[in-house]
Amino acid sequence: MTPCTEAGKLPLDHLKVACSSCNLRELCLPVGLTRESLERLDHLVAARRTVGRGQTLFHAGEAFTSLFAVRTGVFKTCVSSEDGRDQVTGFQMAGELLGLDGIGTDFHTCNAVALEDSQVCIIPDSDVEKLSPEFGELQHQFHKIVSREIVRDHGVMLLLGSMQAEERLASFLLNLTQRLHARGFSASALVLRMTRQEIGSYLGLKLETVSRTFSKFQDEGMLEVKQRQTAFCSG
Amino acid sequence: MTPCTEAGKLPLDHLKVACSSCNLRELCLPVGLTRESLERLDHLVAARRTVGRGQTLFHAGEAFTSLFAVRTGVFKTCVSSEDGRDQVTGFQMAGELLGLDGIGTDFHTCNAVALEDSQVCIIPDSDVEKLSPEFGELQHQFHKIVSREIVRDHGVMLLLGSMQAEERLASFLLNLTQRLHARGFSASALVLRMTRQEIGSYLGLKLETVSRTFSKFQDEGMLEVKQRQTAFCSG
DNA sequence: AGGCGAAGTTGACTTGCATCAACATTCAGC
DNA sequence: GCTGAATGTTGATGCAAGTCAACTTCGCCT
Repeated sequence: MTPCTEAGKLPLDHLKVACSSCNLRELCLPVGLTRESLERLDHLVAARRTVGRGQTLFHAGEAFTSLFAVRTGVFKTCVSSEDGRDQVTGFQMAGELLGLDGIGTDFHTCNAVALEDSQVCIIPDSDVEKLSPEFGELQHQFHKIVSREIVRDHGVMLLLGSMQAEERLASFLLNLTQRLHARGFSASALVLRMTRQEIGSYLGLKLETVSRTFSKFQDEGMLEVKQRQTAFCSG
Repeated sequence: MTPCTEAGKLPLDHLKVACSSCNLRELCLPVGLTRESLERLDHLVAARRTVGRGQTLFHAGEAFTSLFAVRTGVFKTCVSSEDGRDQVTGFQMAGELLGLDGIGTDFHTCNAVALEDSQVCIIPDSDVEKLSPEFGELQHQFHKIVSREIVRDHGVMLLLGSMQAEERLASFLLNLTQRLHARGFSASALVLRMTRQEIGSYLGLKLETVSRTFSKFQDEGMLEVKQRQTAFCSG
């Protein structure tokens, strides 16, 4: 890994890691692809980029030039209303795509910020355009991922529109844990990479409410909470 | 137009109307396509289907076989949680696509219900798969539409997560009016095709709150409300 | 090691929306 | 045109979550 900073840009790690040998291939775009399709995918992923904790991968308003696949680390995406209110729209971890919002308008409509030092693979827009049945199942795979993003968003709407604080936080924690478990982490404990404020924004709650709800879960013996260290209690 | 009911299925209107001569072509998939791409699109749209008011176009859990483009009428889509709570995730009018949620999992994850007698064009899944750069800008167009759906969903999250009742209803009404205006309707009045309950579900509010907020807007002289007839007052 | 700012917790109080309930209006079907 | 069910309105009351504020804990930087 040789980080090299280009003129005015964030570091690009040109040393190439092929999708076909990436340990995320079961979680990322390559999932379920034949060896042949996988090799085609290798030619699409141009480079990698490192994004430090707190740094922005892309801003709302910025030109859309590529999609990103998270390789390591965690990101949040958030949109803002004109009057400056913020809404976290998602948290993305290894294998998940960032930037789909940019395809429709040719510029990004949300900010993507790294919650810890992270690395992404860059998938140039021009390559997405080239997708076709000749790329084997890759095209289908891409459609699937985008569709699932829509389904995920509907789930968040259900959460925001019809659940109350405890339910919201509980589903959030279960969802995170599930995704982490799929990535080889514990199914019963997790370390939150985001603040109470960010969780609150995502869940449509104030940070105090998030904090209180954590405490409540702990009092009820469901959770063991020590700041960002969170463990589920058996039962 | 010759509606014909097939064995056990809802009526399919086989009489074909080509996208290239459809008066929705500026609002629907064909937007911005060259004549050549348009002709290719004509071959994708298989048939039309009529859906009566209150009838379901597709159910959550049903196999995904095709996308639908609304030709006439209005639909709502809604998801349900296991414990039976409902959340309206959107209202679709002429030119808008339905069923994108099905691509990812091969079955639908929401219900689509006609709010008035409606008609949709059927775009078979198999055709979506065939999309490629050879179809001219059609492929790009499709990606754009899907991406915009994601952006739209983020907007709803912002609304649900950080606005209060009055703001929610106001943005909803403005959004509807804008879309209707793009379809040749008035920019200052509209007829709601959905109940207070459905509006409430979409906005994360109870129907009483929706009703009260309508009344408040009227008291403040911003709106003229008479059940579903709604008009904006100048100023 | 120590000091500072960011993040998190907790309490007291307020408020916006939900809930429950009564009533009005509209519309479909006879 | 009448009747009942569905839809919409309005009022009284309660409560979940927001607000404001004090305090604690953590992590970073010199």
